[in-house]
Amino acid sequence: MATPKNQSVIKAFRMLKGFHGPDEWLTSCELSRRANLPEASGYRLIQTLEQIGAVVRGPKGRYRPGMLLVSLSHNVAIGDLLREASHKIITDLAHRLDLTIHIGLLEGGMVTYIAKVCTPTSLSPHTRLGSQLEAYCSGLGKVLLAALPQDQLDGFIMDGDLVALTPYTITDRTVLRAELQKVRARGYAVDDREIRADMRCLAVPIHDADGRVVAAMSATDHAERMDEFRQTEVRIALQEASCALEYKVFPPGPSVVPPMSPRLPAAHEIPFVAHG
Amino acid sequence: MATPKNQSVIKAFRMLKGFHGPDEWLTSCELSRRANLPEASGYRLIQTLEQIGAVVRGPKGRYRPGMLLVSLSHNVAIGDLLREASHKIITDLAHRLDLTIHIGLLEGGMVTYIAKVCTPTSLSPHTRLGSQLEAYCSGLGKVLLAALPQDQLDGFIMDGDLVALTPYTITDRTVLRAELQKVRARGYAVDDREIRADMRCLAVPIHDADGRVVAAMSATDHAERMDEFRQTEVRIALQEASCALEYKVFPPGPSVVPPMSPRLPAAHEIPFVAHG
DNA sequence: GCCTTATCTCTCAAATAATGAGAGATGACG
DNA sequence: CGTCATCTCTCATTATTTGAGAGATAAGGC
Repeated sequence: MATPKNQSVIKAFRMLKGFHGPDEWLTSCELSRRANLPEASGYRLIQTLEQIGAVVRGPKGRYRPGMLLVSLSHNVAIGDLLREASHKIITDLAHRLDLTIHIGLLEGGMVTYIAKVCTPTSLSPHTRLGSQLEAYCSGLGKVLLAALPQDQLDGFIMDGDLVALTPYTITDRTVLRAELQKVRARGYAVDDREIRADMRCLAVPIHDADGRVVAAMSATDHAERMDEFRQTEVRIALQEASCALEYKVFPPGPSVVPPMSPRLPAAHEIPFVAHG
Repeated sequence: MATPKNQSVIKAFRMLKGFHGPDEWLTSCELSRRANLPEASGYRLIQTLEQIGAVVRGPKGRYRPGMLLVSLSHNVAIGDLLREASHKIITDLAHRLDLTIHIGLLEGGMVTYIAKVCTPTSLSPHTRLGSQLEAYCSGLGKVLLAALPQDQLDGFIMDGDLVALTPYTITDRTVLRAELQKVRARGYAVDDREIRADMRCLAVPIHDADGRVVAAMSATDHAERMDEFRQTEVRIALQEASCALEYKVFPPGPSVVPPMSPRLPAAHEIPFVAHG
């Protein structure tokens, strides 16, 4: 708050945040409304954004986000940012529950570990940061796969073999699909001795401000310690931690009016049904 | 030019464009210099951008692009934008050379076709927009694979089988790696009857403003018509078209000073070796 | 460990540049 | 063909940005 912030820039990004999907074509007016800006101001801003390629004007004069945003996003070190932002959160979590926490994201159909914390007494699998693992058999992987659109999912899980690492590993694609559907439905994944026979994991997604899954966080423990009661405890703690991380990494900007049609549950939003 | 543009917004994006890679940590001063802005102005802008999460401040007070940019980029319909922007360019090209032009990008390790133009007399493979194809055996696929970082490449080409569609299909991973190396070196790819025995393709990359490959464009013709002379002709035409498309989709913003260290060849830049 | 240099941060007055209302023109849609 | 929404421009007001400067702080060289 010390240094005065450039209001125009903030407003411009409020406009950009007005978009809520690649298929949404918005008029200048609609964007202005969502950004809580006067029509004329929004109009000037969108013109500016168009000139630099941040938005593109299509037929009927409607706007969509432009390729400039893609270019800029390529310079973002997602893994590093998440690791740094999550450090305190997952360290606390690991020690509080006395188990191992991982954060990972999907790269090329495989899970890349970007953060890991284990306690002296916790089960520490031989994972290294930056190493990649097949996605189908870990909690992290299931959460990440479950968030993929159908076509990309096909590309990934139809390709590689589903090798049985333990008797519990899912080796059938149909079963895997059903499992992913379950993950989608309940919002978290379980790895029940599918990688190692003495290990159980729980994993939850990490969403961006629009509710898209950008990464996942998991808790790993000895299988015998992970009884049903503890699973609930761990799952809730994971979800809280994930929420805290989301809040930290995707600061909820000053009021952007949500789109008209009801949408995905946005991150940090307390589920709340308005009566009326 | 009609409507006055918001200068602050343009300057803010000039600052963001100052970043040239995920591993680059920049000081406020350096960014200001690259954006040709006074130190104090850049300072205020970067503070603003930090507040909304567009940049993140790391140790030593240095800045990196933040997750907000990733969120925003998820709302970009890359395929649609490229298809619309390329329509005229590739239609002209297809008719001038009398062959079939495709544009595709990589999704989940496979090539997705996002644009296609064929002439009445050209060879028209049974490709449909939106359909996906294994990447290893097409010109498009080779260009796209060649641009991947090593680790992601491993994930993709180690997985699926390299099925021989014709006697010329590359079925050996070592050979494929060498082929991709060749593609990287010369900047274009050839599919010499590897999908169909009567078909040859040439493909070139489509870069963003930082020189990253975001998509690829290919020309397909009857194998017997694609003699060496014609390949050169087609290749040059493809490269020109790709360049035109890059220029259209990634408008070269008002002067952003390039980083100190020599870097990737930026899009639209004529290859030119400075004598020193 | 000290000196040099670069970067960070704030203040201030000047004036540029953004603001928001209004209203005519244009286009969409039934 | 009429209605409504959106687009686009103008203008006077005023809030905001501007850029230089300078002290405080941190980085880097030796």
